[in-house]
Amino acid sequence: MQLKTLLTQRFSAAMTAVGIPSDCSPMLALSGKPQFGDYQANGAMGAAKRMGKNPRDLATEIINRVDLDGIADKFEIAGPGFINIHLCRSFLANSLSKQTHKLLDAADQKTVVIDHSSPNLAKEMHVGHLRSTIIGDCLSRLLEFRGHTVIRQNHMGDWGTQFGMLIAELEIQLGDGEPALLALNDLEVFYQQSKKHFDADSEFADKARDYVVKLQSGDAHCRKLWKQFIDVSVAHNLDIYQKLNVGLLKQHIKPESAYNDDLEAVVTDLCKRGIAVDSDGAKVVFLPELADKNGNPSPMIVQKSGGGFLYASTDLAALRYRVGDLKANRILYFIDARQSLHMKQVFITGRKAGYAPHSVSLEHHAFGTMMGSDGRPFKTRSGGTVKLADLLVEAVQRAEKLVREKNNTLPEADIKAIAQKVGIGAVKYADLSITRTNDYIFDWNAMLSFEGNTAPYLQYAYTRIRSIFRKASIDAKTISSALIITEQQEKNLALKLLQFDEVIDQVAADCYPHTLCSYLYELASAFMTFYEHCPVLKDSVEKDTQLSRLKLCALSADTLACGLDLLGIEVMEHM
RNA sequence: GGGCUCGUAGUUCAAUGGAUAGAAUAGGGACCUCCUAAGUCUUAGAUGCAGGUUCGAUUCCUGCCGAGCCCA
Repeated sequence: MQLKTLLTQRFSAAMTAVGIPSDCSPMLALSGKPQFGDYQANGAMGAAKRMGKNPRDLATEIINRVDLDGIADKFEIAGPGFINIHLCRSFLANSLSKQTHKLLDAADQKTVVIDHSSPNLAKEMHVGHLRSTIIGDCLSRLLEFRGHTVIRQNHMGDWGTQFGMLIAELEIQLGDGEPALLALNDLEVFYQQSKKHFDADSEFADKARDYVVKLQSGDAHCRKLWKQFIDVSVAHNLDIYQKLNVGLLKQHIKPESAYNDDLEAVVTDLCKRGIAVDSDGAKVVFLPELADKNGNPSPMIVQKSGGGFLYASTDLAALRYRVGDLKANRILYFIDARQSLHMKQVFITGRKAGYAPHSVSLEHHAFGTMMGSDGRPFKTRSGGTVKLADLLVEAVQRAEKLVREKNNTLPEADIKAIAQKVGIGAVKYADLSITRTNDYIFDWNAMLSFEGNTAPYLQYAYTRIRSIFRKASIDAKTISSALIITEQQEKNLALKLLQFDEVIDQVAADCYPHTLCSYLYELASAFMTFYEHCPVLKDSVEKDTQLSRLKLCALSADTLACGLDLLGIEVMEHM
């Protein structure tokens, strides 16, 4: 059982026993400073306020009742009524040696649909797609790790007016006898050519508009061109996912076009229920829930006056599918913060229409923008969008240079493999380690530094632990000896190791991966401090102490690797 | 015009309403005949402004200043 859960139970029991109402929480929290113990219970102050009692007196009653035999060896009241808890070393040793990362009980396992990445297929993936892709990947891994059924949904943009222009351009280039793969070798260039053509040539523009209509009405020729384009673009995206070590596969793609046949039905349904109304020929949902201060409801257009559908209609169709067909209990959307209003509108409308009952949790987990060092959105030197493929190549190149500088004795193949993991890991960790909702500054030097809260530091910490076992010629998996915790640094490390599950559950609930990053950094730091102060392999160390410390090393390495894996970051044996 | 988000050390980031606001970097010191110095220890440095709620506010509320975004 998690330490925090255990302590909460014990304190709740004590609080009930002294007559405190059951809805008063013991408010268990990690202590901020060593002198305040390991955990603190802050519930006495709130409870005392409600009962009109002196908080310190109430805290005294609580600690007189609380049963922490064998768990805490000291607890004391401090300040206005904090209860500081100092956990017992033998208890920590015992708990840690028995620790297993169990799945949730079957009753708590949910079907979770995770909408992430969802790039537009008209262009290449660029840095703006990175956050959704990797944060969503992290939550997918993490929720699966806890035993939930995760269904990833890559809601790719493969439909819309720009595809008329693109297939008209493709038609011309294929007419010259060029194979589709070659014509679409660089999707960005292709898009620009097409756009230029569209703006300069009115005949081409008319054809492009005509092709949009034909495509939507199922014209075989247009469909074929479109399919060729989509296939190339999808292959490009899948390649990026593989390079990024992200678990998105072809089977997770459920693009916008997949909902084409539902759109008419959704709008008709909304109109029939009186949720959508006619407004100047368009079908619009007016939402008083999102009214401004003058009482004007917020409008969401679900069908244009010309009959065309929009993102709103597609998103509602997708919502209906996810609840109705995929049987989701919880739907997570990892989408840019700029879509916040849109997502609120979709959720409210979806609830009203009964597409998502209140038992299904709809969660928009927004995130900020990636900024350059100038505080402006991250762009190339010439001001263009940065292609994700280029960014990843540069990350690996930079990492390779660093690895070579630090350790030039490694075989060439190892350097390449390490650079791949370090470079990609650095880019991902830099993103995952800051609060999701904030914008963040992209800085090559900071993310590739081997000092501080970075992926390379954590990867280094892992390899350093692994080297201990190589040096000792011991298989880390075979150590089954008892843990003996005497030194303060051993206690700190053991406590950190025991808190892994608490952190995982926290992230599973609020979808803030930076909490896990902070934890892993603290764990690595706790290990480094332990290793500095507590010799492991030296001759002076007693045999049972040595085995206990090796066990702590093994647990530290396993926990780091597991946590990094949940972030989608790989580790290596040497670096 | 209406709405949403954000202002924390020089810089980049933390802080379920809790104690003396934590880290990391950059700066000042110290430690390699010692299990990887890619490390450890130590020192100095911050809540935009003004109110309010609270035993207690970086956190919640109001106004102002500043930045970004969304909607028409």
